[in-house]
Amino acid sequence: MATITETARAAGVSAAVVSRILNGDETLRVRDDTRRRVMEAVEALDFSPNFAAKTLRSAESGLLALVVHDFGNPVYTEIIAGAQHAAAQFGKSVLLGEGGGLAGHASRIRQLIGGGGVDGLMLQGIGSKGDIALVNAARRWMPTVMLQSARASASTLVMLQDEEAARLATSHLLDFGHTRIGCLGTGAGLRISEGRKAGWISAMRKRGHSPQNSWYETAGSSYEIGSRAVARLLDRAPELTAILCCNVNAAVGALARLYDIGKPVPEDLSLVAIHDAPIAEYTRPALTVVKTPLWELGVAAARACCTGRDAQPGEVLVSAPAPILIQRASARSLSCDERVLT
Amino acid sequence: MATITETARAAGVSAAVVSRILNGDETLRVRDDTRRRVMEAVEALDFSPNFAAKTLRSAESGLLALVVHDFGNPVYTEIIAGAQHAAAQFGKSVLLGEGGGLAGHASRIRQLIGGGGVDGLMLQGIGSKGDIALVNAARRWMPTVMLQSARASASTLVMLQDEEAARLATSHLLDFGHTRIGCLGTGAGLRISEGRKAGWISAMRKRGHSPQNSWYETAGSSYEIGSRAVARLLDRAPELTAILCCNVNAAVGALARLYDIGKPVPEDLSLVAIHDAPIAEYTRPALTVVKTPLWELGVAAARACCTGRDAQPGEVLVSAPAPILIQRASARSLSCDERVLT
DNA sequence: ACGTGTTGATAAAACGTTTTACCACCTCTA
DNA sequence: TAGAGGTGGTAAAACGTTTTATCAACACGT
Repeated sequence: MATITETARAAGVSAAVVSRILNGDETLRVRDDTRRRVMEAVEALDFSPNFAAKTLRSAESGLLALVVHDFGNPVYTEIIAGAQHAAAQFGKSVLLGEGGGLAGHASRIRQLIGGGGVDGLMLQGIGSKGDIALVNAARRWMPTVMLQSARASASTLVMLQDEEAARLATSHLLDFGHTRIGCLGTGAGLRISEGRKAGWISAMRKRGHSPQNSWYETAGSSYEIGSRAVARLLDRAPELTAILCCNVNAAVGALARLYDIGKPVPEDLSLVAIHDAPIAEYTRPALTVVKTPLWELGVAAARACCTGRDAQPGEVLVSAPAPILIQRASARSLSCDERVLT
Repeated sequence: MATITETARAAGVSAAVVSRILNGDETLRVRDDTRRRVMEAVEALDFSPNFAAKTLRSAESGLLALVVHDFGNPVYTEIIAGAQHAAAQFGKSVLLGEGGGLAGHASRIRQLIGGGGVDGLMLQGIGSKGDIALVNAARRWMPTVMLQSARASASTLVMLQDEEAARLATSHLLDFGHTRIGCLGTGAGLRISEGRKAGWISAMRKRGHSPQNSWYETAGSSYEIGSRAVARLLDRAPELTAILCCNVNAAVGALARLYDIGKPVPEDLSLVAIHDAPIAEYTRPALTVVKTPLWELGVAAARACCTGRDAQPGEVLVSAPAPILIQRASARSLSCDERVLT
């Protein structure tokens, strides 16, 4: 592979000129003629600057690390896409990592952040003690932002309007005449869980209904967990006529289980899920969801990471576009009779 | 961040010793005492070697690039997991990229391969002219392997037993008494498409049935495309009693559309898909599939990439574990009457 | 006292950039 | 012709490792 020195020699100039031309140094004055010769040499030798050398010298790798729990999950896919888009605008690429519970990957992550391999860190769903310690360590060396995480570090934190989304979904169900509305949370002790649960409770209360403890069951964000959780919930609270699923994947799993146990959706039970995803359109019945700005969440995270530690408020709330309800077929309006009956 | 020199000074030795200890140099003789002091200093200063400097000096970044069409797709997720697993065994990490049609990302990829940022390249689903040119360029500088791609470059190519998988799926349908079996292909002109189509045809022929041209429709690997393709297919060939879906995602889309047009699965139409994925268990009816060794495909690719250009045959076929049929609920056996009738 | 081995290190070059400071040359103007 | 100012570059250091060759010190046998 051609080095900058070889390229410079081919163009009859010094390496400095090549470097400064390629990096668009404004303070450099060269004759047009020389500039042309340099470009020709670059082209001819197919020169491209050595990544390691560049990084070493400039102390910037142009890489942002983003670690999510599971990138097979379409919810994260959209966050990733947003982050990549925004990073590109700052001339950075994003390096993807997977790690539910960072702690396990701690050594690898330390290596990366310690070694200056990345210019910034974006971590999703940080909750555990070990994770937070890691964040606090990383924070000393590079811009670090957390997504949808606990409020436990001084790092920048970007959040969705979880409470509002849950409220919106619950209200829709209430509008349809449901009053016995259950809730399938996402993971125990997570910040997003708390937010959505609060939204569910507040929407119910505001309309004069009181959500029972037994109407809440903690699930997660996979098909399997959703399927199991809905079975537990219905065992305990058969009186429910509707359920708010705090995660769209869990909703898919719930849907399957409800079919198996002979509780047709939406006839016997209405379902609304939080987050939109391609699969939501292709279940039958298709899932009614409230769509959240996941893509914009990724954008906000990358942006916060790139603009660095300056002027970053501790917490940024991604509120545009606002969560909106997308009506499909998994929730129906109760008839007058049914409302009285319940 | 502590440098190796600072760490060495803290331990009262030269940088060389620290480097050689940390890298496990067998030829180095040190007193146990010294070794201990070095380790303590490393610990105390939290030293971790600078990634760029290490890469620059050793000409190895420890990174393998893997680019797939779409990492929201669960099929690729599994390939990725396998590749990561195998790469880790060689002490390498994998850098993920997304790019349907590499050509668009060419500049970024060139930059990466040109700059020596990665030690190897794994590319999935290479087909177009531009892509192949890119592969041939990359190949000159680093181990490059293609996954499930055209046989158009001298690079190592790892493949699944596409034909065998399709044959297996088709045979199952034949065993169930179906004879009018359609096929939803995956993308036009792709190598995998050809292989699976060939498997479908050969299985049919072997049992004395002749697949009609009108029974084949090209789809792809998304819900939406599957949904649209099945509608076209059935418009043209309403006589079909079963369909082989060459991709599990397309099958999910098809399932939804069949529900919409009132063709219950498996009562009116049986479906078998190629590739297993979590969603296949959670559609209703759940999808009968033939499970292919996707994880092992990833492993094989990473392994080929790490063992380098030596002794790599041009094409490696991932044949273990063999594709197997997983019966769920989307295909049923035709009754005797139905068989006569058809 | 002198060679010979062994032990336990070290010095210095090299990897390929970027960047700062400096400089040679030319053209004016006085 | 001297000085000033502009034009078009260049030299060299620095970034933090890894690695090769070298070496001081010491013990040992004669």
